[in-house]
Amino acid sequence: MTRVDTDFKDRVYELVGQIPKGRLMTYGQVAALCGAAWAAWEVGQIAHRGPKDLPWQRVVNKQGGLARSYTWGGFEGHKRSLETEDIEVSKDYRVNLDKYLWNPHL
DNA sequence: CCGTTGACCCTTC
DNA sequence: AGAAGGGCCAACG
Repeated sequence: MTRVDTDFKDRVYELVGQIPKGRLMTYGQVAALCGAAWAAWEVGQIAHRGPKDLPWQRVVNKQGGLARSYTWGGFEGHKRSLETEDIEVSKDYRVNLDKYLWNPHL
């Protein structure tokens, strides 16, 4: 039902690849920008399947927290990746979305 | 507050 | 080669 075009998948790759260093985006935001706000979770699934060439570490949940199970190292691996991007990660594995949240329109 | 549902694609048996 | 299950979230009741 209302299955999205394969473009959605391709758009996610493009969008994530366009996220600049030091910036973060939420799954719901990425999905919405790709034209599938109902697929916020799918973005995560795509991340799991998608090419690890993309900076999925710059994509976090709406709580500003890291992914539940970072495929390439879990929370710790995700946290390290973010810190490598000059992104400050709290000890609770959370980031300041208000400070790092990025929008492609900018 | 907590639990369930949802439009998917890929991996493994 | 065919079929079934799993899996980086978010919103609603």
